[in-house]
Amino acid sequence: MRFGKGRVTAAEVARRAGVSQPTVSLILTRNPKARVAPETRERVLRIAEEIGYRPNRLAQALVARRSFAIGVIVPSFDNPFYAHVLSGAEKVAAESGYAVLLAEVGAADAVQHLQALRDRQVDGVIIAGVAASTLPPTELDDLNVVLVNQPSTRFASVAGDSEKAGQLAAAHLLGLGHRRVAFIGPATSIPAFRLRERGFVQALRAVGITLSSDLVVRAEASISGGLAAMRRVLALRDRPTAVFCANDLVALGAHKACGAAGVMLPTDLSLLGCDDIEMGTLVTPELSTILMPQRELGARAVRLLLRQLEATAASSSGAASAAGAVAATAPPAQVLPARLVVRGTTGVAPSGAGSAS
Amino acid sequence: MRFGKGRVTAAEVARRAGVSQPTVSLILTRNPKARVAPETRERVLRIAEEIGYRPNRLAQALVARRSFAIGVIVPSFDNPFYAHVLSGAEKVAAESGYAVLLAEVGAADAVQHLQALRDRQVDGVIIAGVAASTLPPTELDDLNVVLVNQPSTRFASVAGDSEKAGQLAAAHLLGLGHRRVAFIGPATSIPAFRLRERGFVQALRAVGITLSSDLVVRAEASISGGLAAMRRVLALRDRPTAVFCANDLVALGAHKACGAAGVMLPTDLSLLGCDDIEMGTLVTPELSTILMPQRELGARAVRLLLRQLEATAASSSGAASAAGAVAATAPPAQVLPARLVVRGTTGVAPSGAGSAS
DNA sequence: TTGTAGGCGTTATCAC
DNA sequence: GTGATAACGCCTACAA
Repeated sequence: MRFGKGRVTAAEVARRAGVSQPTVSLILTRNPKARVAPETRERVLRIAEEIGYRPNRLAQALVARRSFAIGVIVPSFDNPFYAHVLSGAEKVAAESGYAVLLAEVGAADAVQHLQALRDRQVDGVIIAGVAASTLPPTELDDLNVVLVNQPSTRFASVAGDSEKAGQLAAAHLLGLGHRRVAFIGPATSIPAFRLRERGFVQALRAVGITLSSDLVVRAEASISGGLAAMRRVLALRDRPTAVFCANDLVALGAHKACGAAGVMLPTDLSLLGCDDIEMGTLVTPELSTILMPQRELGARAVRLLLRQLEATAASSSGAASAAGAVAATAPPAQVLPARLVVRGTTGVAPSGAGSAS
Repeated sequence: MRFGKGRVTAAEVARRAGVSQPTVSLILTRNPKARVAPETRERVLRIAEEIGYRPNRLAQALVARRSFAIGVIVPSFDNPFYAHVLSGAEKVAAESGYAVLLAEVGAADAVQHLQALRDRQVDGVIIAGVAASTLPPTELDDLNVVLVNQPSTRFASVAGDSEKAGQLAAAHLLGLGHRRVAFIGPATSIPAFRLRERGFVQALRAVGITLSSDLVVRAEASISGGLAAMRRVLALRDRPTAVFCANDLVALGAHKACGAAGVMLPTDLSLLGCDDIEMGTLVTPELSTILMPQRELGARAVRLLLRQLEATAASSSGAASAAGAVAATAPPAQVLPARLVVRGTTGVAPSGAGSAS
């Protein structure tokens, strides 16, 4: 009785109720223009209830030509950031009756996962943490796509304000009197990281501080990456007094490196992360950071996608010019505010240090 | 062109190749007993390739009466443990051509999510972190189910050896000379926690140590739960010298409470977690713990489920006695070994302390 | 070797 | 009001 062999179908309900199968369908879908005799409707509903009839969503999808399922593509759960985005996304999707097909992809197999999703007729896809620009354009262009944390002229997107995050970081550190500062982050095509770096660098430049190349340290966007990078920073002949990291994972790695090297936070060095993941509150001192509303990013991404879906569904049932109508208007891009969260790793600059680079 | 309006179908391929649609199907499915003219096959394959034909998995599912999709039910990603289980599961599923439908459920909406999954005709379900016993049995009994970390007589399961974990914890702490020890964990129906506690308590009892009720502290299975619980432990008139926590999250909360209270780890107190999540290596000193192979749990759960699926698929195509044949044999239960990981939070007992309770 | 017929479980559009 | 009929895209017989 496993593979649906014993499932009750609409036909079964019809047989028992002594009506035709389409009539059952008519009643069950609550179609407004379904004018059926009250007593028939009553009987059918009762019987359906009794034998536990549940419509087969796959069959529905086939005829409706939409599956009411969306794909969510994330890079890895090692970063809790994406777990939270996913969580927010799943919640909203479930509430709206959509299923979430999960794809956790490395750089290599993104295309295959995407194809698998398309083969399953997902109505749309949410892409987080994987640069859309690295995907073959043809894989995407017949799909409804919403990007998370990567603004795009081509697709709709929902992003935390990464550039503002960088600016906030700079402002915070400057306000504490730091003048010799560093940045640790990946050399990547992921826009969020680039924007954080840019916002940071430009805000510094605005007050006359230019980051020399040894103060922009490249690291993988992970704990170990941050750890290694911070070791290099600490080895510098002329250490910075503050470090801003591209994300909390990197910052936590850096935090650990400081601990191991006996560098006191924040007295010897100020350290600032970005994202605000829970792990940041576990270390001592707790990590100062820039908050990105992770769950909210996922939730909004889904809402945006669903709105797109409704739009294309409506227009495609109307005229044939569905794609045109949608593509004509610029894709919506939501930017959610970033917020500084001061905890224990940032403090005033050591007096006398780094007044000029 | 969004909702599959413009998708190429097998019929389209057939038309262009000048053959019938079933012939295309025959060739594309690589059916062994499909004896088609090499040149026809060649032509069809070429054309399919050219116009980018991809079979509609939904339509396939409808006729095959199986969707090649599985559901994964997890409680929350706030605990990285489940994120990793999910990750392992997704990987194996994807490799086998199965889709993963994600359901993140609270205690309340588990049933609805389960129904949603069934409506979508998932071939099976993996349940982690949600007590199967709390689910209405009827929701489960026409489904292929594999439980993670909760042994069951009714369903197949894959679990870390939680009882052994408790024993290892006890042995480790005893070996360090601790005699007055405490346990922090939730009062829950989740078997893994119960087993950890039981293994721990019984191993202690085996050497004549009985945990008084104030040394078994109840806490929510979260960081904040652990934090609150440890505060209570520290307030005890007669403090234990070592504490074992039901999982790492709790232990990390406890770790934090110690830091706040100025209790030095491991000199003043030994602290031991369970699971081995990455966060444990970020705190100072790093958390000693019992490793549970999280990703492996997810991976094996899927493998087990897939094996079940193949079995029921095979038998149901053979005789009609599918369910019987499967149910007759006890459901397979895999137990993966736990392993002690000694890091920085466990050390020898303070001399003179707690030689007797 | 290939085409034709039928069906998977729904929904939508008609005649009746 | 209700019941055929025709899709949706695919696959498995069986017939040609």
